[in-house]
Amino acid sequence: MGLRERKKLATRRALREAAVRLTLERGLENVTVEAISAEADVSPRTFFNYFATKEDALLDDVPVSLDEEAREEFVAGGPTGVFTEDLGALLMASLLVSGDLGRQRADIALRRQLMDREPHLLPGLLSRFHDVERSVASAMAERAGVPLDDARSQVAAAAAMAATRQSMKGVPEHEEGVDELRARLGEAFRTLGDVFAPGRRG
Amino acid sequence: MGLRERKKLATRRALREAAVRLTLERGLENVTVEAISAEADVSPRTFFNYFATKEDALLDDVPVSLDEEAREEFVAGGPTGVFTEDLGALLMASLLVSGDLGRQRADIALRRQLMDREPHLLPGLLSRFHDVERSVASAMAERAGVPLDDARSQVAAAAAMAATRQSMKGVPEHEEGVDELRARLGEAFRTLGDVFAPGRRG
DNA sequence: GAGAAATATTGCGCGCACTGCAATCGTTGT
DNA sequence: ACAACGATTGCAGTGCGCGCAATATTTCTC
Repeated sequence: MGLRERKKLATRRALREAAVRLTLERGLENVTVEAISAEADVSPRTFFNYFATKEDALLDDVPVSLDEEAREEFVAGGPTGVFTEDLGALLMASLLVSGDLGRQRADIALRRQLMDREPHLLPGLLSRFHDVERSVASAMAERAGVPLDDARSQVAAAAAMAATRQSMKGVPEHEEGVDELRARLGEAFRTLGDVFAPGRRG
Repeated sequence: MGLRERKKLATRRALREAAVRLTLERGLENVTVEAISAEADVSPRTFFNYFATKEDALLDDVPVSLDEEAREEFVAGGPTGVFTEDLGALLMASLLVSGDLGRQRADIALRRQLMDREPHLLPGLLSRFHDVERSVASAMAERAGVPLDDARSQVAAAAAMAATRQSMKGVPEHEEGVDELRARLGEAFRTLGDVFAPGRRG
């Protein structure tokens, strides 16, 4: 990777982090693009070369698609062959980007603080989850060999994302490992089975 | 209802409809608040007495909470006592506001056109669904007699809303009655059971 | 019905988000 | 070194969104 691209990444990161920090300090309405840019040592005009809106900068590190490798394995029917197991693995691999769990927890906690302080960021966050949801739906359809816009896949994907969101909610509070997070996800899946398949227990 | 309140409702409606119509005609970026206000015969400043943003006006008729009556019946364990049945009834009663199905279908179709033409409205729409989702979760928790922030209820509510969204997608295309819509919702619920309760088939 | 109280509408001014354009600066390949 | 490319910046402009004070309209009281 050349100097140019590294610099761009650094600038983008600096802008994002400045935006997040200032917003948590003062609240978004008291943070101007000018202030963010100054913090990142670029001109205000440059900010808009990177982000279309202030909000975009704040949510820039939220994943919007699946991990390509994990997706391929899922579509191929792996890694275990058990649908809910593999689905969980796909989601975990895609949404827990950094290998470092400590940093991961910090990121999630930070995002949570942001949402608490600035609730109108929630639509943007949900929209990004929705993007992932569509990717999940298409991956499911591919794996099952049905059309990409299959209704069953879309419903299942939406439910899976809901379960994922819910599982991630408790993360910042508890000191838990990746395996425990996966357990929580599995439990959420089981809840869905319990609720929507009544009388089919055991 | 006094004259004052009726007038306010009329103004709000006029602003919303003007905003929707103009947006579908020219695209949102080519529609100014000034133009919308002119269409509704109020001053631009008045627009902002009703809506915080242009986008808010466009999504003003999207429900954000449950029908109060239906909610009470659901919490009390009715109307049938079968969970998924009652959940479907609650959602149908809350999201299909107008008794007139023809108008309902027109509204949904209009909203769909809006989303096609202006994708950046999607976050706002999802956010409103999310509000409903939280109401559904609390209603479920109440009915089950568990704490309001119960994780299982929240997962189930999110999945239920996903199923509802999916069921509504086909509405504008097909000429179908309310009963057929309910059937589609029931099918979506069954899909969830199938997917997340493997090996538990009846 | 007339006047007072409450509330809605409006005009004005302002800060700032966001954009197109053209100039400039820094990076990259020959 | 020089050319080619791409990123940064300044400038000017549009329009959103809001606080405030003035005005118009409805509602309440007698």
